Amino acid sequence: MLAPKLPPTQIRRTFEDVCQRIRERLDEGTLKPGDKLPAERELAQQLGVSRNALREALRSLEIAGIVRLQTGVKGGAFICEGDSSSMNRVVQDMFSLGSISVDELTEARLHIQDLVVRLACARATKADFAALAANIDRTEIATQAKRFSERIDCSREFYALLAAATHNQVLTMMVHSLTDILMQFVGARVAAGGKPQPRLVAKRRAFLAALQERNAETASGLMRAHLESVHRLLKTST
Amino acid sequence: MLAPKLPPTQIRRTFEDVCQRIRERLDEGTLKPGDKLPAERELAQQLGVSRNALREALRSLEIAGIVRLQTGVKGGAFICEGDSSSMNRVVQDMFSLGSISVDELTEARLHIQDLVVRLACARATKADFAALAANIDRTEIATQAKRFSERIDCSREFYALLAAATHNQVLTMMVHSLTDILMQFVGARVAAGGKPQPRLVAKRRAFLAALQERNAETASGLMRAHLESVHRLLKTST
DNA sequence: TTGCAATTAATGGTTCTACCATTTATAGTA
DNA sequence: TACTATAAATGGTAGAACCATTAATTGCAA
Repeated sequence: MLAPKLPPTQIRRTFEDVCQRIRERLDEGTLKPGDKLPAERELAQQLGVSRNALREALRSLEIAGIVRLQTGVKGGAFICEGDSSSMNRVVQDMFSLGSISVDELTEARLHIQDLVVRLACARATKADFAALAANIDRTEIATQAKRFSERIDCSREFYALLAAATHNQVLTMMVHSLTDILMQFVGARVAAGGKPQPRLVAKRRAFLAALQERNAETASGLMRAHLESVHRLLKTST
Repeated sequence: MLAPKLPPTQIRRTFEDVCQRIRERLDEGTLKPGDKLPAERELAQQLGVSRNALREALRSLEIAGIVRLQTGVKGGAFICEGDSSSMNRVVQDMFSLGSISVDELTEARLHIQDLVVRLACARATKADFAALAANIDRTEIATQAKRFSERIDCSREFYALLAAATHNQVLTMMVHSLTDILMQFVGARVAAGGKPQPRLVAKRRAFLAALQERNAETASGLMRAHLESVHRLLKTST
């Protein structure tokens, strides 16, 4: 073998290379949420790759929550605002793969939610309180109308609003992921005819009162008791 | 227009459909980590889609951490064990997109790490203690040899081992993500000639001692003090 | 002029075919 | 026996053609 074998060829796949180049432009700041990438055909030519390879790269970035692809003229690949959906999917996938259990999820949720309550207690603004109160009102209406699916959406929103009151996006996303996946089980249970959590609205109001008094211990205790009761119900329904 | 316009066509893209079908097989349990999917050409025919569409689906699943693609004969798409790398990437991407800040990351890390310390304090086994002790020994050697890059790897592993001592995969992954991204900053700082954290090994040994005595308050206090000092260093180096 | 319908053009979505690169197994040879 | 060369299976890449969707443009009629 005289010819010394082509230089180690391409070490990483071309679509990975494309992804990295685009991520670099993000870190540099030359690409920001809302920006639009060139059209596929043009970008592929610019980068010197086939449209197939470019599409695989865009697909990766789309799944990662970096870009959003839109069809039609004036369509294209737009840089997204980051949201929690990617993390939700990751947690869901971990569960599907059997890497994490319901018990681990509930335990993590209990602890992190406790953190959130204490932080929210210290930091919530009047706007946060108002949003929570409005949410509880909607929950009451849904409960009286026996619209249980809507009530579950209200619950999901309640935890999201509470997390937002910490004014920490990281914690907000994490608690959101945990809440979402466990809410799926609650939803399945209710759909199967299970009894919904009783006295939910009253418990929420008591909790909000403690929060507004900045009484972290009381609020934490109420939340903990509620979550434990929910989790117990989930266990017995299996 | 006599002919009533083709049925609303395909509502979701074919690659999404393929992804969903494979995820369903995961949830059903007919696919488990370690299993191998049929070859691309064959699977594409089975599912009635083109190889390109199938590849985009596989690409999505690969990015999501569901499958791993391997070249060569006996290669193919294998179902992965779930690991924390997907969540790490999500957190990193959120940061790149500007959705979360260093301050939010450090705050979340402080609080969640505190949780981890307290849980580890209650649950760590002898094996956990031994692994941590061995890690500290390696850290000492690396420090004396001035191999700072290796020392950073040791730190990363230290937090991973500590998290593993909680025996909760969810918390482990979360703290892992936060640690990893912040460690990048530490690494960059050291590479730029910044002074490494002094007395690190001594602090680790004191912490481990508190942990072994199941003294949660002391361990928590030591960890908190250390993390705050690290984060202060990061701030001043910017 | 105004307003609505048809046309057009840009763009992502999909398919097909051909070929390249990598890896393992197998056959052949010293 | 041991090593080498070949073959075969599989993922990776490329290019072209066409479909589907959408927004802008045009054109016609009220």
